[in-house]
Amino acid sequence: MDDIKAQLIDVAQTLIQKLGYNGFSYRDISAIVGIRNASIHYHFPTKADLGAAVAASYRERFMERLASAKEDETDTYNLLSFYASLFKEALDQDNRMCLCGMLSAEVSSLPDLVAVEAKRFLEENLDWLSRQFAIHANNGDGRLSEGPETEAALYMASLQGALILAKGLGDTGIFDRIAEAALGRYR
Amino acid sequence: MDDIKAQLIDVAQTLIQKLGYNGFSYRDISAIVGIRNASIHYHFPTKADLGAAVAASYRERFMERLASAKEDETDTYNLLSFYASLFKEALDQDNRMCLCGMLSAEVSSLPDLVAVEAKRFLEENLDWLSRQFAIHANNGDGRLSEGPETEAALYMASLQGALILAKGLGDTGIFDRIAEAALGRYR
DNA sequence: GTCTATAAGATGATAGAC
DNA sequence: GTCTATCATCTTATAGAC
Repeated sequence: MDDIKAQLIDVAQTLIQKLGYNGFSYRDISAIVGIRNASIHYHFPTKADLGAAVAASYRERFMERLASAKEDETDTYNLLSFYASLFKEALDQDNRMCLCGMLSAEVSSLPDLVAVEAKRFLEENLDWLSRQFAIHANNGDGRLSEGPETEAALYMASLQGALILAKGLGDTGIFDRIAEAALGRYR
Repeated sequence: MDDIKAQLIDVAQTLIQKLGYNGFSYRDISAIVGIRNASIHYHFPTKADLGAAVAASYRERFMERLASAKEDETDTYNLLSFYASLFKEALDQDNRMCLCGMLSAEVSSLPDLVAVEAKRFLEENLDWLSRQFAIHANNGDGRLSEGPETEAALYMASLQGALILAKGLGDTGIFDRIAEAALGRYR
């Protein structure tokens, strides 16, 4: 991939995580990257194209990191803890939301192209989490009160919500307390 | 309060819940209310004024409904279930987010006036929930694995996140499954 | 209180030179 | 591939008539 194209995606990702899809403009990117905003249209003809590319790249990178963690770590509890740390990472970097949590909140005002990519992120994450919860239950490491799919949805919702509370309250610490409590159910 | 002023707040609230603060304009309100957008400035000089008024009114109404429910219902488990139904309500009405969940996600691009009101909503909600969890624990109805403040934060985060997942996935049902699982911890 | 008119700037996007 | 120039449109907001 083009160096500049990758850079545009990277900057746009940060802007969406901070300001939302409706909160950033090509001009904001220009100011950071040092390219004229007309030039961005050469790489991404429409804002929807850029948004979709950002969401797709975010999802791929996220799933790659999960796959890589899965190779190094066999304990499901630790894997679930690692999963939470990926969300915390966004918060630590300039108070960002999860990209796809942000997009999901805005979904009613999103181009279909973008909405579809955000949806796919959620689906793949829920699938991955469900598998870990299923393994966790099979190991007898902890009893789940719900099926793995529901536990996956509850866990992910807790983390997305924890980001919202942390941002709204301006209190990073509350993310940790929520994440720890959510994870604690599976100890 | 002015009839028209109340109507402007009501319409703006719906628009923010659906599209976000950055996703709606005075023009959108004009189109719905049937008033010229210049006239809106008479009632709310700036968009920040309107946003803050919307958030304040939303919070007041929300807390009133909680207070009123508290009078009719003494069982804390049922109260917590009622609390979740207030969030579900938004989803059922045209796929809306919680107003202050939406604002919290956008907080980095919000005027201070608006951010402060959103924060206050979260604080008052967490206070209210903490009190119910404290009562619940005292009654011996269920043991909490965390302190009431943390349980409150976890429960609220689960519901805010459940709205995000439901919107992003286009699946209202997942909200119910998450809410029920979250509540189930306190059975 | 609501209107028309208008300002001043931002926005996504295109045309055409280099 | 990036630039300048330009477009049509939207945005928040103000001035002044009614």
